[in-house]
Formats: sequence, structure tokens, C-alpha cells
Amino acid sequence: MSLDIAEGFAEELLGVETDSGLKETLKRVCGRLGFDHFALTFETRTGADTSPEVLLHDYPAEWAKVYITFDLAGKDPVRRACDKSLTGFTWESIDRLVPMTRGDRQMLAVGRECGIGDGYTVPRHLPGLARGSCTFAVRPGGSLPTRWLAVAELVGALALGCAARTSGILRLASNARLSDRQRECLLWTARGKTASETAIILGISEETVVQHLKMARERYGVHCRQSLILSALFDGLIGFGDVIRWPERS
Amino acid sequence: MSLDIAEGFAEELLGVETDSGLKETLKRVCGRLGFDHFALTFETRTGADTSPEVLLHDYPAEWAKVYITFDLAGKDPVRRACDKSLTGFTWESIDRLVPMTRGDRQMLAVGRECGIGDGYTVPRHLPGLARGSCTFAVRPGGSLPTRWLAVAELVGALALGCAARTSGILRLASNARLSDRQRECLLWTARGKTASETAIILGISEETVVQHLKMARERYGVHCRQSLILSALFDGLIGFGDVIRWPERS
DNA sequence: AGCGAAATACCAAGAACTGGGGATACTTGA
DNA sequence: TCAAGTATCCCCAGTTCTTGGTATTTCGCT
Repeated sequence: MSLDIAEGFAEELLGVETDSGLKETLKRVCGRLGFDHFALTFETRTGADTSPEVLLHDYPAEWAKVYITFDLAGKDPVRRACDKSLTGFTWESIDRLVPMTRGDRQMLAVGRECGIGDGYTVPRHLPGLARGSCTFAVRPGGSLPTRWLAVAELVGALALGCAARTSGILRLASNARLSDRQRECLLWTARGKTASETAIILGISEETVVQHLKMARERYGVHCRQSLILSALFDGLIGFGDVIRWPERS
Repeated sequence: MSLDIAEGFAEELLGVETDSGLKETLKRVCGRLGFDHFALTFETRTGADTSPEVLLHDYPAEWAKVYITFDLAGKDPVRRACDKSLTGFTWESIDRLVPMTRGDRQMLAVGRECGIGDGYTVPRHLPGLARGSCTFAVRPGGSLPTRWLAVAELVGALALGCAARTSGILRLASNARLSDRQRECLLWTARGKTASETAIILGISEETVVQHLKMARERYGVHCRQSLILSALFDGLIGFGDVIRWPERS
């Protein structure tokens, strides 16, 4: 197995900061590696609304239409399997990751009728909120280029990283919406401290801490701490690394 | 740039199902690619309860000791940067991902004194807030083999996937830690509902909701709602998409 | 110099949460 | 069959939060 073929792609994707060309690059990978189609997605919700926020693909229009109109995202075994692996997997090996139901098999069969045969999907999770995937697929009857799955793995990883950068889905921490002091109070609150404990830590009075949290809640339009913290986490104002692994008050 | 050198590693790691040899493989990668050290970690839990971490490394004992005794994990800019990228990054480019403080630079300086110079870290997130990373580092004064960072990216990805498989870490992301009812109460609490509101939604008494949340806090060993919610989020018991942007009580 | 935003501090009432107790009924696995 | 766990309900004392105010100082900006 030679990885030479990934040379250009890797170099291109590792540094790229705009999404112009990402689609073309993925298209070229398909051709060079012996795949027929690709699809790159990000979705930020796990609940009912499953519409992806980022979506690049060159699937047959029919399949895309069927997938959307019948809301197959909620039934897609590939999507379920993404939660159970950190690396790419072929669709025919999905049942080693998640149990396959009859409906799952039927869905893949419909896909074949629409021009999508087997595929190799690289899953990727974002901190806490979202997941993405990059898939390379072949036509029905075609076989996956097993010699180059490692290349697909690498290209998929870099493409997802590139898409994450350009889409801003991993927002940089910005204090835009809260003042420093508010953010500080919020941070210690998120670490499980009470207002009085936070006051001691920051060397200010408890009432001031309460006031800062009050203002912060007002800015986000929420009424309780839990929503405030989740909003700030979502906005990247506080990071997961800032709040996990903190000893609680004893 | 040739990726040939990754040939054996990729083949080895893509299929491996046991963790025997993973450490040796990573060691060999270091030698072949021109790195001096590696470290592969998974962080799986938040809060007071100390759950197993996966940790494979060949760092100098002194650095490991310093890192642990001074609890540098909480201050490590590399860890913070992992939240802001889906692909690997060199330590010297961290400030493009997260702002670097004087303390951060000082920490890296201490690392250099303990035998760790520059490094390339591949971050990886698990469903929920758990995360892992695979780092390849060079001695102080040494320079990263930039020609082979793509190989490091691939090997890091495969090694993390391998470690995830063998450690069973992805199986943990389930409802294992909380009962269904507890999780349900927690979910509505995370959406900003009070106990009495949650009681109405679920059709049970407020005291029962309080009790469920009490038991949930007990399991996680935390004393307040915010920590409970973050813990559940970290474990993937509730997803960000499930709780964010949910209409609050009016 | 004046303005607005931020940070600081305080008060008070009521709602909500936390940490102790109990209790009953049902399911599940040893 | 018994023990453990789950789900449901209840009580209570004390603490913490939330919400509504007011007010002073500092700082940057125009």
C-alpha cells in the first residue's frame, strides 16, 4: 500500500483556511482513489431537528431528495455507527459497531437503487455539541478501494478539520458578550462554586458576584444558572477544559 | 513529502483489536519519523469521582512527575487548544487556536527543562465531552519533522481509534450511569426548567423530581445542578443539541 | 468635560435548591 | 426467595438563587 497519492491532498488540506477548493479537492480524491462520491456534513443537534449545518456532497440528486423527504437521517445506521468509532469504517462492517435492523438494511438497499453502493465513513465529534462525518462511496456493484482506505482516513480527517475551521463551528473564545468580570464569575459558578465561594476566590463581595451573574443572565435572556452556563459554553465563552475536572466544594 | 513510511503503521493500526503492541507501534513511529516521545491519553470524567484514564506515553519520568504533582493538566494550553481544532497542531502554533498567557509559556518552558521540546498533538473528541489526544514530541532544541506531520496525523488518528476500541471507552457513552427517569428530569432541568415545571411536564410530583435530581447528584458526587448537568453532558448522557436554545420559562 | 459601560456594593422578599430524614410498591437478578 | 435497585411520594430545616431595586467609583471614549 502506498500513501503517496495523498501527498497533494494532505499538503493542501493541512494549511487551507478558506473553503473554496475543499469541494474540488474532495472530488479529486474520489477520482484518484477510485471512489465515485463524497459527502461531508456537520450537525449540531442530537434531538429532533437533524438538519446538518454544513453539507458538501456530490451524491446523485435522487438520493439526496429521498434522504431529505423521508427524513432518513434519523434512521441512518451510518450515523449511529459514527457514535461508536473514532476512525473510519466501511458500511459493510457497520454491524460490528451497532446492531443492524431490517430497516437499516432496507435503507442501504434504497441507497443502492439511487446510485450509492458501499462506502467508507470517517466520523468526527466536536466538543460536546456536534458531530461530523466525511464519506467516500462507490457506485452499486463497485468495490471499495481497500488499498487506499488509510488515505481516505487521512483526507477525511483533514477535510473535516478544514471544514470546521472555515465554518467557524469551533468558535474561538470571545468575550464579546460578557465582561471579563462576568465571565470570571460565570466560570467559577460553572465549576460548582456558590456565589459566596466565588466572592472569596475573586476577592469581591458576594453581592457583586450575584450582580455579575444577574447581568450575565440578562444578556443571554435566561433565568437560571444552568441555562447561563450552557449558553456560555455553546458560545465558547468558557471552554470545556475550563470546567471539567474541577474539584467541587467539600 | 512521502507518506510511504506510514505504510506498516496504518495497516497495523486499522485492524488491530487488542492494545498489545500499540505502545510499541507508537514508539516505532517516533523513531521512524524523527520524533523523540509520544503520549496518548483519554480523559473520561469530570467532577470529583476519578474514573479510569487511558494513558500511554514514554515521556521522561521527571516531566510526568512534575505534570502530576503540580496538576498541570488544568493549566495545559495544549489541552485547551484541543477543544479548538479537529486536526493536529504544532505547539508553536497554539496561539492561533487559543490565547497564550504568560503562565502557559512558562509551563512549556518547564517542559523543555524536563526534556520535552516542541510537539504535534492530534486531538480527538468522543460523543459527549470526553476527549483524547495523541502527541508526538521532540527533544528541546530538536525541530519537528514537518515533512511527516501528515503521517503523524494519520498514525495519531488510528492509534486513538485503536485505543478507543480496546478500552471500550465508546461503550460508556450510554445511559449506564443514570436511570431513565433521572435522565429525563435532568434533561428538563438542563433546559432551564425548575423542579415544579419539570414535575408538570413529566406528570409526577415536584418532590419526586427533586428526589431524582438528588439521586443523580449523588451518583456523580456533585452538590449542585450546574455540575450535574456538565457531568451528564460530559458523559454524553445529554447532548448539547438537546438542551441549547430551548425556550425558557416565561 | 461629559457620557456610558463596567465594576463594585448593598437591601429585601420570595422562590428554588440542598441535604437530612421517611415510606411504599415494583422489577430484576442472584 | 431475598436483596438491590428503581420509581414514586412526603416532610423539614437551612441555604442559595432569583428578581426587583439603588448607588458609587472607575475607566475609556468622544
